[in-house]
Amino acid sequence: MNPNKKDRCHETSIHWFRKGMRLHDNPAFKLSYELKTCCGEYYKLRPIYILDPYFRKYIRAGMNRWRFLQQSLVDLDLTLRKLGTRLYVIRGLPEDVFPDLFKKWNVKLLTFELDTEPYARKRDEQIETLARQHGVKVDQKVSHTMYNTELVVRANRGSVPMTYQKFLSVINSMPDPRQPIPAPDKLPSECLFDDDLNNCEYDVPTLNELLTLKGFDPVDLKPCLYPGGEKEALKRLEEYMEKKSWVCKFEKPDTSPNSLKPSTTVLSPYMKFGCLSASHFYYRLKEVIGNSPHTKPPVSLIGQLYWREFYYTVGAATPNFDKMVGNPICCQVPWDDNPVALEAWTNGKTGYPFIDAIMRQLRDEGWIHHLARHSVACFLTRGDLWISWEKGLAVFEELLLDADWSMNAGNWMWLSASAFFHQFFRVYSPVVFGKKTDKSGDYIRKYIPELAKYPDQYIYEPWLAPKSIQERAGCVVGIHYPKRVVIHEDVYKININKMSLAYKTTKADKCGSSTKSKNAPSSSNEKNVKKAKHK
DNA sequence: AGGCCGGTTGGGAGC
DNA sequence: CGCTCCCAACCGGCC
Repeated sequence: MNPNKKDRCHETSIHWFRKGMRLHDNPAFKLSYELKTCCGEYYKLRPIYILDPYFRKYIRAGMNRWRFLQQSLVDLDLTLRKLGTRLYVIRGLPEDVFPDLFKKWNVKLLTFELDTEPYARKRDEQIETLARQHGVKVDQKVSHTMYNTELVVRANRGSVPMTYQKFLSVINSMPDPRQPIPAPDKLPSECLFDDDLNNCEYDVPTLNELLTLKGFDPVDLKPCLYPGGEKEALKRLEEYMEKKSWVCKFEKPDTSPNSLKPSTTVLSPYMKFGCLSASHFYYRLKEVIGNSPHTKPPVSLIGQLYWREFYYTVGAATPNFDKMVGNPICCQVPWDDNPVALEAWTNGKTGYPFIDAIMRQLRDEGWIHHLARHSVACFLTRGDLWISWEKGLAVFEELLLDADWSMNAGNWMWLSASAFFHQFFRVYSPVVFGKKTDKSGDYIRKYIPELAKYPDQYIYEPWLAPKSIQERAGCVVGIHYPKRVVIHEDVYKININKMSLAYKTTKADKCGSSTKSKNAPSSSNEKNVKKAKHK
């Protein structure tokens, strides 16, 4: 046999899973098994996931999210094995492992889903360069979002839509979202081969292995309410798609932040990891709604998908989107440094039962309702504690299963009235707001067992209960349950004034810096800000 | 240029 | 309970 022919047979394609942990609607994966070599043959396929084997503090993920990832990997591996291949989990950093893989496997094609987050872009550029050096063709596809965020900006004549309504009008002028691609029921047999199918070097780590690796003690795990993986994602989706009238009537602001069972779909973790495709979700909703009367964006379910697209679009086009300084759309606010209050907020010990219950649910379960996020975010920032939204973002980044870079930063700016939302005089009361949907405080009782016996009329404000009632309930403020870190009635009006001032100085600085920069040479940071002036 | 409109989800008073 | 209006205060988009 011709040795050249033999070499060609072993030309390999790698599909690199990062997000997009699914086989349905995965156009980049499809390329990896459909494209052919220059000799017209199929590549041998190696689907990989790269796992950093070291404990790195800068990857801010709590154990719930590591578990979700591990479950998603197991599911992906299982699905791939049914198709005759497997998931090759590679231990290392992408920039370290790729050169070895390229050589070892005679790789000629690398496919992955396009990622718009800055750290991922930097990583992917680096890998593209490496690939070029090794003669590997790279193919990226947009599939994490329904729209290509760059095309949205282009459709708006190069400027970033800064309001949701504007965003809607822009996408209305664009073609419909891409139709989802069904998952393959089989792969071309020429793509498949036996190499390493049983090599445990590439196995998905067990949960214990992974958690220990990341510096956690597996015994601290709480019960799993939202198991990861594509299969779970599709199952969960279909559960909700069966409820046609619920889908048609869905209005986000009318759902409850403090019901004992989630009042919304909890599909966000699956969207974050790409276990569920946004396009697939979108077209399923269209199908279910059909010609029936239904709610509309921004409050409808489809409206929620558009919010995601909106934040991805702005996030991809705005420098320093996840920071205040150097972020051209962000109000510059002199937030306090208050480690004690931050610690109390982070651990659900502010003394405000509604706030604390939410923060405890977040830590235990990895998911809280959108309006619950509003409540605690407003409380941390402009409402009460006057602590930077970046601190809150970091806590959410660690604890949320669905921690999603664009939406996390976008919503934190929204809630702190730093961008997108500006009616800063609308403040959530940490006492009153929750009562609207849970008068008797059952939600608080569930997440703060110390308060379980508290009478209804005091459950939202235990520090006001007379000592006798506190004692009867077996919970004395300051002993079993902390005193409040701040007095809402005292601070929120003061904070509104401070916010007003921050707006004025931000505006003044913006005008000032554009005239100043004529005289003084601007720093590189300022240059970036100016370049992305968003118009 | 400047004014008007509307903004996914506030709270409270008054009817 | 549901509705309207007010609250000093905002902004982006549009005309």
